[in-house]
Amino acid sequence: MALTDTKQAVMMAARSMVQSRGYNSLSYRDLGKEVGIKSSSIHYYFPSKGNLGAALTHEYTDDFLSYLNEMLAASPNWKHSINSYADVFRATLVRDNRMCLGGIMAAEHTDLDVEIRNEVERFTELLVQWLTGVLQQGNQEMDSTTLKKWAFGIFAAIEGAQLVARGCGDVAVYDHILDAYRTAGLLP
Amino acid sequence: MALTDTKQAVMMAARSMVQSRGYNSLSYRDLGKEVGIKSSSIHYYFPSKGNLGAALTHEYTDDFLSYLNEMLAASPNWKHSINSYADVFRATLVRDNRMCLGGIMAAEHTDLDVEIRNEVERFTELLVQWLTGVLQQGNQEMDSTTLKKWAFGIFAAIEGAQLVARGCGDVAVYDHILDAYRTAGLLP
DNA sequence: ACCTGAACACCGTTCAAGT
DNA sequence: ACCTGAACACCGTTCAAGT
Repeated sequence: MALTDTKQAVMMAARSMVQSRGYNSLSYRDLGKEVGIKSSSIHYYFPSKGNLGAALTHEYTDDFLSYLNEMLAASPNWKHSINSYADVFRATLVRDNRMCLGGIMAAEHTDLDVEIRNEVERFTELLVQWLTGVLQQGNQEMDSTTLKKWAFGIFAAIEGAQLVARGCGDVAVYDHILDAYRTAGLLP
Repeated sequence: MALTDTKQAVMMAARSMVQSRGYNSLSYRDLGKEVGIKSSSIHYYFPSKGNLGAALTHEYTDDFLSYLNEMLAASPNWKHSINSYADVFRATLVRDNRMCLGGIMAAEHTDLDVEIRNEVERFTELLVQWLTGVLQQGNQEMDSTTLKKWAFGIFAAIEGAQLVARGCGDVAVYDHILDAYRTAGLLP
């Protein structure tokens, strides 16, 4: 067993809870029950809830990017990469109607500590940067400003599709919305 | 003074609070302080928080649609109507980084009572229906399935743009994303 | 180093009691 | 008809106390 076993268990449980019920609904007592320790013990690892939320978002961003980059290495072309990106958000939705951590945190923005807000911005920046890189592969004639805006557009549109489909509790809604994005030309 | 003065005051305060901090962060005690009564008194008007949330979303939907239809009557063409629609979401963002009630509720979906979930779906359906009607004005050659998907796409994309811009705490992000939507052809 | 129980001010909700 | 205070089980957080 690694030294940080309990800490990692707390983070894993917390991530899953936030993705399905949101950060505000995350309870140290529920978290303690899940992991098998008392709520006061969690404060040993994460002094405050804001601290936990920030660590959570940071790790989530890193894991997400690692996954995307692994996928990129095996991807035949940029169009395939963008579609795989969209599939990740679809899969999250299928798994218990969960949401992207960055998206659900953005919705709760006003209540968040500054440390979490910074991590949400980092998540956004790094994913948009990844998308920009992919778009550039197949559109080298485009200037960087247009590419970055396009990447931002795809990022926001996918977040929105997930949000709305989740609100309807229906993955088919996600698929219909993505059809529209493709027809319009926002997605390849 | 109307008979339902207090009730309306509760709803107005609650709507504004939810749009800025979310439904989960809405507190009956804070609400009571705002209106000038005790938290237990609010239960006289709204037996449960779910009840209040549902009433809130229902009224929000009706008000939103009334506004959109008034705007429609004064609008020169469908493209102008769609852009005005996008401006409403922009204005909400500018006013204290607020969010669309339907969007923020969708993010908190898992925690919501069924009565609220139904109202969130009603909001989505009616707004998409409104958008479909507007799109039809200028695209009569399109079949109704394509039109409805397009409307759904616009609805989700705007919600997403608002969500992401809110997460960044920057209206300029909203503008950039909408530029991308227009360049791609998702928005006219 | 890691965990606990008790205490604090919060939360939605209930209910008997007031006017 | 409308409002209140007290009580209930919840919440994050603190802290002295255990091992």
